[in-house]
Amino acid sequence: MRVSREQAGENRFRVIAIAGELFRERGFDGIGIADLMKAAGLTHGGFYGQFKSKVDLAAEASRQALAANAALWRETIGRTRDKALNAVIGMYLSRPNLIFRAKGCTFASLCADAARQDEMVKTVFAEGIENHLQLLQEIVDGNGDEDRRRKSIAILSQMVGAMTLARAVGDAPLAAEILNSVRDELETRH
Amino acid sequence: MRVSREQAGENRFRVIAIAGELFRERGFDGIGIADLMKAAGLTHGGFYGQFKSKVDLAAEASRQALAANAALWRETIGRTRDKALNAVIGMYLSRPNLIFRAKGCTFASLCADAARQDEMVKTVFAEGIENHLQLLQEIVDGNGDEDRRRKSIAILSQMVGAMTLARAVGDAPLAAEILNSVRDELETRH
DNA sequence: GGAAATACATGATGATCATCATTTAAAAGG
DNA sequence: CCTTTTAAATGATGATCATCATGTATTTCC
Repeated sequence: MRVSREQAGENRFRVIAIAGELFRERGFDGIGIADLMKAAGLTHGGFYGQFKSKVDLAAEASRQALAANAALWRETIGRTRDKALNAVIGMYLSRPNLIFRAKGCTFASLCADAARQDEMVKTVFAEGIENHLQLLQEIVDGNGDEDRRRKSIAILSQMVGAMTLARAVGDAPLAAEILNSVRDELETRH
Repeated sequence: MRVSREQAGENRFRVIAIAGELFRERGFDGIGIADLMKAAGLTHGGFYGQFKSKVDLAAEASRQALAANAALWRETIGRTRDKALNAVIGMYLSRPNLIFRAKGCTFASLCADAARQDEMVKTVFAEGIENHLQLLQEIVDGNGDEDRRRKSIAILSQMVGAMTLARAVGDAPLAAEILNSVRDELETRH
């Protein structure tokens, strides 16, 4: 069975998008090629026509998921010009991002998995981090580029760490306390 | 083949300890029961005499690994009484903790995995977080218990987030920059 | 010292894994 | 319209997975 070039491109994109969600929810090792393709409405056989390997898909899916995260940050910044930093923080340290891991922060979901993958995946995460840092750098204030970059790194680390810890305890009071405490601490600091 | 009760206890402890290392290095899904038992010098058959399931071992191994992490914090604090906070931060945001994941921070290694496991594992992580927070609370200063707890949560989040992000890029300049920036920012803040 | 208990080994279970070979049928290109 | 190309389906590969049944040898306990 063959399909138009356009359709094939759509299929490839859909596989990457669904992989981005399932990987975020279950980890790179938590979902197999067969189930992944089934979730995309295809059978497992076509996979290796579209991707070199599962690691190759992991890299593509991570790139797309990180780009989607960054797009949401950019949109939030554009919508709230003067209070952008607090808006991003509030949007990020929220219950939806705690619970809906499949559509939430890729860093909090997959950084530890990325550390165990090969260089290709790590490069994607490095680019994703740089991307998010550049967005932050435009909305934090400080003395010069160097200071703003350092502050951006500190803030990104704190947000990702809070979400990482909160998710590990699940949808419980301690999780909410972590998110609220870090939000408050960040807001009084800036 | 049977073994003394004492020997059996030692074996069980060793399996948990090695599981703590291998889980931290490869994730809960990255190592199987057979390889795990082999690494402990045993065969796979005895596993279900000692543990209810792999999840059961994941909980035990996480508990022991988190306790070891906390013990190192406690030791560092005891050794550096007046500059304890900076000592803990410096010890944590270091290259050994970046590279030797098997013996490093369990939060940075396994929080995302814990989020995908059942309640038993999440409870262990919640207790581990509370434990680390109590250690921090005794070495940060602030206005009253509430303020010190909030600051402890903020600091723990920032440290764990920095290590999580740094590990995702591997042993590269960006990783070192993240660790150094967060260390500097934390030290100037306190 | 003999009987009972048990820690670990051996070996098998069926499921799932990533990957690849082959087939099929429709699109692309002439 | 006919040939070539190719996207995806079917199906098989051997490896590895968590789990369990059974065997065995040794410690425990009386």
